[in-house]
Amino acid sequence: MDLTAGDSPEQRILAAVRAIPRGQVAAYGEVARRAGLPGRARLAAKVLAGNTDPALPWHRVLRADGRIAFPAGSKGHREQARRLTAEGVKVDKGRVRLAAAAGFDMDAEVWAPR
DNA sequence: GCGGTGACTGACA
DNA sequence: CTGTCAGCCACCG
Repeated sequence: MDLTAGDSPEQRILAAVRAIPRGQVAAYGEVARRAGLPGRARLAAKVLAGNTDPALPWHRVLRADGRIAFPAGSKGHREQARRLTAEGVKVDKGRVRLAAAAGFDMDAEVWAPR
């Protein structure tokens, strides 16, 4: 579907985030790229920071190195790690390990941490 | 207009 | 592995 349609950049970012299936993750830059806004990783972060939609799967958005963007030990960090774990995504020391999930099919894997 | 700041990123040491 | 740096864009004082 055309996430790059003529909506505001924020709308496209949100659409791209909502497009991340359960159990999957994507980097800020990746989300921005999918929204038709290459190089706008910081904008994606800005949008998530100001988002108010409780249904938005913001916890599936990570940094490019596969780490959670929040400082380790912070409220947001624990919350995100908890939500990811609840979806079957392995989180080790603030780092996501999708490939480490047991009995995981290739079909569900679009992006994996380095 | 200018400098600081941030849920970022890639390159390099 | 860690840390530094430059590039990047939007926002604020």
